[in-house]
Amino acid sequence: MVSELNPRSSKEEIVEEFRTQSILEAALRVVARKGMAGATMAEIALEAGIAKGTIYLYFRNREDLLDRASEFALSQLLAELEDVLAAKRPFAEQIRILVRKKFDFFQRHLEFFRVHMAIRQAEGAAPCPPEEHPPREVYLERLATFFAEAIERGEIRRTDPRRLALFFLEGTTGVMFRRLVEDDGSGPDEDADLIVNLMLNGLDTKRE
Amino acid sequence: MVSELNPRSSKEEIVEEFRTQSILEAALRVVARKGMAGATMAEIALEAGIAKGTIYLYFRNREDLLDRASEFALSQLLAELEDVLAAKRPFAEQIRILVRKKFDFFQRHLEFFRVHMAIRQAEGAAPCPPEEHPPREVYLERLATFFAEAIERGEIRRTDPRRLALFFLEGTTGVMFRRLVEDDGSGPDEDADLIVNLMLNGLDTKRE
Amino acid sequence: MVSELNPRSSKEEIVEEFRTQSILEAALRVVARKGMAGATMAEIALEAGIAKGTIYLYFRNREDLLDRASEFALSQLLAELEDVLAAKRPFAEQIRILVRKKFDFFQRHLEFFRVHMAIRQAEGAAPCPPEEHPPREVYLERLATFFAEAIERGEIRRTDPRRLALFFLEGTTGVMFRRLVEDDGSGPDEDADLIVNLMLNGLDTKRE
Amino acid sequence: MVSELNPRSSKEEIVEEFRTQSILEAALRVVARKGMAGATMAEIALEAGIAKGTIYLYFRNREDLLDRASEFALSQLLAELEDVLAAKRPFAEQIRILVRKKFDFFQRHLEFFRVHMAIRQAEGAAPCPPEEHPPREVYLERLATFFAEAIERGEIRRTDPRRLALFFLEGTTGVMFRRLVEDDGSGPDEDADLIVNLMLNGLDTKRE
DNA sequence: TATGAATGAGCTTTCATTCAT
DNA sequence: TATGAATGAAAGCTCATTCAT
Repeated sequence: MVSELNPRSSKEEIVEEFRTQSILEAALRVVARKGMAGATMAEIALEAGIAKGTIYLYFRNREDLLDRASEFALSQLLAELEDVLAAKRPFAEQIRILVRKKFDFFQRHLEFFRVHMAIRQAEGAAPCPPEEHPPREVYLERLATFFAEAIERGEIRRTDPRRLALFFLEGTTGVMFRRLVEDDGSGPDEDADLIVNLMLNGLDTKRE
Repeated sequence: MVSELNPRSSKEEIVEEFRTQSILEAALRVVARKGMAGATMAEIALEAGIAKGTIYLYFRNREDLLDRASEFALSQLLAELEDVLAAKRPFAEQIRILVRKKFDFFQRHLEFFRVHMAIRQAEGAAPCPPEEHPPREVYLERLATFFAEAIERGEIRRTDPRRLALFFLEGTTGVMFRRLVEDDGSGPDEDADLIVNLMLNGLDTKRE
Repeated sequence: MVSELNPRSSKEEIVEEFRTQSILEAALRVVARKGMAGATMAEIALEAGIAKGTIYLYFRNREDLLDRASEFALSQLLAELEDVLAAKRPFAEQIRILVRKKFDFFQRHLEFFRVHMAIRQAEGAAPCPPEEHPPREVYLERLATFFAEAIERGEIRRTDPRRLALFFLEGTTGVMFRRLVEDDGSGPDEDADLIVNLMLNGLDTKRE
Repeated sequence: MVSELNPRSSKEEIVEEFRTQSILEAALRVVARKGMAGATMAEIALEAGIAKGTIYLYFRNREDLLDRASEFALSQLLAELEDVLAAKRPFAEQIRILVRKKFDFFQRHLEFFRVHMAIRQAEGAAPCPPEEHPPREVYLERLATFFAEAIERGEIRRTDPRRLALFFLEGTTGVMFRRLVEDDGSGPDEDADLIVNLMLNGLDTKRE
């Protein structure tokens, strides 16, 4: 068997992968607590239950770690949403599931949500070219494609899909933020319904 | 006149007010350049043309200064939008002007925009009760009232005005962010139109 | 009086000059004790009786401090020797005084001597272009000029003055090193005499 | 055969000797590249093609390794010069060969030369008793004996042979340093001639 | 015997804050 | 009231050394 041919390196790879993952997850939890700027290497190490120096065996430096942590967080979200985005269902149905899944995901992974927000902030703060933080771009691009396809199928009105994706992304995140911080009686489904209704039908009473 | 009754303290108050303002403005410029975390007291003092120690005569500490700076930034925005929000015009017209004014405001005050985003991040990062950052709440509440009034007047569908305000606020900011970072050929009016159309009519083709 | 016209800045300059000097001297003492590589900012600060951070008000970073410290040490030595080097006396007399003065200087400033050696080591260790450490070059060049002039005056044999200067410099330092580390009964004058005799007459018995 | 009597321990000794040697040589190469202070255990291990931990099976710690590395470097040089030093030839001839061989040796082993210089620095920096670094002492003592014998044979003037050895050693090294760092057109033979001429005849024109 | 992942003390540097002037 | 030199806690990062395998 292949794994038998080189069992040691394979085992090491698994251990390395595991360590890398657990450091990334620790980093995400710390970023969620303290924000991107407030996440110190010492606290991440503490959170991961390892020594400070150990982090540097798996990541070049702080920037590398945080970059890969946000990349990881968004890729997890995207992976969870990909099924919905790829499905062949009516747009109205798809977007409803999409919003609910996103709500659900962030409710399960509050730290990912906070990192999500921290990333946008990091992009906005420094006047750096946007292509330096690709994971968010990837996520956005995927959303844009989703809208573009719906436009092509004639399910929704012809609009710039990228700006639409951005508006949808940010708006959704904003509403979710409130739900997570101050949970009133209403469930997240009401939030999802509001967004979906707005997206589909707008606010105009004449069109109801 | 009142000011004549206690001229000395009044004069001092004016001077104090002036200093406070100029430090706040300097802080905003620095936050815009370096981000919330990167704004050092030294640079803010330099930007304000005063000594580092002087800041502490007007603000308790760094946190106090930055809190009040973001408060100031949002109150400026709100003041600029208040005319539109208070006007008695059709909702469709009002919201169109609102979006355009906001775009215009942030284009004139890039630093305010960055601070705007930094505030949300700060809120999201720290698990602090939301009432500790009132200015954003005030802004949000004002938007909610705006939507609530439109609902009352029967101009738009009955919806939770606060969640609507949040979705609108975050979505608008997100689109604006892109426009500021990567200016493609299309003007900000296209952005405004997209948002207004979406808000009013939704995406559904059957309703066009 | 001039000093009256701008007394404050003048006073500040003096204070700054004093601080800079005392940090440089502290650095030299630490380098003497621990070597160039072993001199930590913490220990230099302790030696200077100030806080770590204070050093950075006067020096850009560790490299800057150590560079200027060695520059300072060598310039002090060169200043002390300049009188002798510039004097119009017979070469034999000049070089005798030169050697004795150098011995005397290093006996009074053991730390300078150690720094002297640390500099050469630093140059030798890294494969860096030699023009990056100018102070030692300046010192060497001055010695070379001294020899060149003696050659021009016909007082000594025609020889490459730079290599001669180097041989003299290193040889002298080497002998001095021993005298400082292990003081046998003989005085430094015997050392000086040995060197001077060697330089002038060589070892050949036939020429005695 | 002797080795047959206790073959296992003998074999082990040979292996141990081999490992020790190769680590020492690796250390020398690294010291040559990075200087004494910049030589890390990790890089030495890499250079030796072994694991970091393995070094500690053959050397107590970093200090031990570096001490024995410089000892090794100097013993190599001494071994190469021993033939010349022991030969029964006229002093003038011997010293000329000596200088040339030393130049040649260091040109072939730049790393040894750098270590050579690093050793002196290490001695000068720490206020440690000189008997703790014996190899340099041995080398120096051998040179002193060489000069003492020449004195005894009446070939050179009666002088303190140890100080003479020191002056010669350091002076030679200094000139060599320049040759290695900045190679001008002239060959190393000119350097050797300068030194030999100086040693034998001095600089005085009257004696030419 | 050999390994190299893990450690943590210790390094340089930054910066919010204080306080004598 | 205004200053800015001084402080020192805390950051990111390195590396000699250990030890389970």
